Amino acid sequence: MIGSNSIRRPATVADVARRAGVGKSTASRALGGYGAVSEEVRNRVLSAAEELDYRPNELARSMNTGRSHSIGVIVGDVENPYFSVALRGISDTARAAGYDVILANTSERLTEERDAVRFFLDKRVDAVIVALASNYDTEHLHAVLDASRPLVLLDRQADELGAVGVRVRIAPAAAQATEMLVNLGHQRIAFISALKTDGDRFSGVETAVSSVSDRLSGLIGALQANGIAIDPDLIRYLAIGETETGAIIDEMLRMADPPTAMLASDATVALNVLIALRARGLRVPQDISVIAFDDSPWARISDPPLTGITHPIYDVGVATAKAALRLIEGLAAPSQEFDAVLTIRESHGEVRASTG
Amino acid sequence: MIGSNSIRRPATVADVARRAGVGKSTASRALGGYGAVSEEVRNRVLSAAEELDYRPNELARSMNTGRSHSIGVIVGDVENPYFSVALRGISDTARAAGYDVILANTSERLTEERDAVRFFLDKRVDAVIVALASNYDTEHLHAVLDASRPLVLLDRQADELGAVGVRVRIAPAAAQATEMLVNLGHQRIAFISALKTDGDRFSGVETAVSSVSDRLSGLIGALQANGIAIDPDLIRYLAIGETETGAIIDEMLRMADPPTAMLASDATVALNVLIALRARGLRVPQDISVIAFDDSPWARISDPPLTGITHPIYDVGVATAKAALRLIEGLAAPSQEFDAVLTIRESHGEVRASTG
DNA sequence: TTGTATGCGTTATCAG
DNA sequence: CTGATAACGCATACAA
Repeated sequence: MIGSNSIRRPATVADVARRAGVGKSTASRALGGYGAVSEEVRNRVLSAAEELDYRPNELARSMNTGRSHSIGVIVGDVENPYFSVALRGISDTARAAGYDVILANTSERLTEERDAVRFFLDKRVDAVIVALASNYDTEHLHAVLDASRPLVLLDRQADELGAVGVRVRIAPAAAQATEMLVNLGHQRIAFISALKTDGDRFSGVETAVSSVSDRLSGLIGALQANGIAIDPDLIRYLAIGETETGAIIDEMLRMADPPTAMLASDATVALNVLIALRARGLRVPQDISVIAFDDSPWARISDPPLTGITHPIYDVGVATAKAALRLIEGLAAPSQEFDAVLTIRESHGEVRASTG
Repeated sequence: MIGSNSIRRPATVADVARRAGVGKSTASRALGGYGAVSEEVRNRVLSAAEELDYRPNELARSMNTGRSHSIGVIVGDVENPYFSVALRGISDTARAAGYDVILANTSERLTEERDAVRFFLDKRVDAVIVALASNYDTEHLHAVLDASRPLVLLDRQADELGAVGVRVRIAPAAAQATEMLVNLGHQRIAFISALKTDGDRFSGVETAVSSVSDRLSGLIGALQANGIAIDPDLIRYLAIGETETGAIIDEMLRMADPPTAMLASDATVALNVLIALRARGLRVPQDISVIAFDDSPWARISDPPLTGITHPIYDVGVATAKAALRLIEGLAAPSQEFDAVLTIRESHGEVRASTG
């Protein structure tokens, strides 16, 4: 009942053609819906296909069309809600257009990114969407362009590549958050990121990831505008996990002039910061303010509800996929920017004891 | 500098063979590392390949090996952390073995699941991993088995399919959570799930999703063991989003004998429950207890910290992928069960006002 | 050990 | 409008 022909190997065009009593190419045309086929023959072929439960072999089809109807997506980590939401946007859009999504996680490592690119190219994906692990090292991505396949940059940009990109402009919201803190009396504002950088200390706004640089430029711009000196020791990377984040925070708290506010680069970092602060007996926002440069569903029910910057990340995913699809079609696709907004909640407040 | 041969079309085996001055098949063998090739010829071929920057066309390769080195993964929604973590486990394992992961989101809809299966089969994936949208309607998955490709069930099982599955045994932990509540005086315990079921009212332990059934059986078993009657009105599905969940909770709170504790089927539901309760001015756990049948990173810093059941979901993903890989190799792969544990935090407490 | 010839399932070309 | 026939790029049985 269930599978009408369980044993037989899948039917091919040849099988359908034979059963319909026509030539292979005629059958192929009727099935593909291109070329020209008489009404009568078409119906014969179509019903033969139906009877044989014919399904085209996409591999064979891809072989001589050159299009695999799949898009390769490279991100740091699907576990990160930021990426998983973007991925959902990409996936929905791609599938609606008849495209598959092949996924690669790099753990933000260049070697993995390189492997993924090769893998995808070998499989002849029609386009590659990538959230760059580093905008310094993008040579391997030229292979995509060289293979004349569309390359679309997700969230993180690299001008050098000359590729289409979809990003979120966070700097304004980051500046706004910073100013809000400054207006509340904060002078010592820390920035904590999970960025895997060689120099784990601040060395300018430029980092290996443009979205982090963007956050920094907003922060630093606002500080400078308010005449506040930037303390490199308050800008920290490599807050990968709970212990690393805890260590960074310990170090900061031991400073002669510790921060009164902490900006977490993304939601995961924010979570680790909140956990670390709580473990050390510090209350937010009474003892220290925390703002996340990324929002998440749980921010509304965390203790305290977390003030943060909300990104339209699903839409970014959709736009990225749409750009890729347009490029695949040979159409133009402009780079795009989305705006992020600051969502005020309760994790920030006035400075408790003025230190300077 | 960057791309040595930007314009040329990618080199093929024929190109390599010609340059190495050998036959096509010899080159093919040398490159593939099978067959038998003399040391000298091998080196010649390899360096020719290097010079031409040769990369095998995986599509062509797949065509006559029958193996595409890709695994199709079908889940309800990658946005759901439960799935995204499992997916990470699958992806890591697959890639380490040289396999790609193709992703499909179904939004828990059968039509999308059916489409995804067809899509995957047409692309000749080597195996399919699926988190069933429904264990009642699995006919479309027989196509995978009929194509003699491995099918591995992720989390949600369906005996009818006779497929290998990897699941989490939640019933014991669910029973434990329930008993804990009962010992704290709770008699009216509600269960809220996002399950998209036709009958939105309880109709027995069996539901369309085995993992939900498993939760229910733990809950109901513990209630019965303690001589507590089951009120079908306290078992609710379709808590899809914030508004739906709010409506369900409103309905429950209007009951003559409202629940004193709520069990949320997963983390997302728990989040919506907490938001709804807070919006209605109810304090957790003073006014009402909440336990999640799923844990998440934010549960530690939510207000209050959320008591929940912790699943080894990454490991489930890894095990699922390993099973798929073994089956692809023609090896046996047993179904597996992982244990979930109850993690006590602060969202549950004694019944405030005894009602019965 | 090496090369030749054929097949995988499609689409595309080009006579009829 | 139709049907042989040749690609696509690789693997492989078979012959040398």
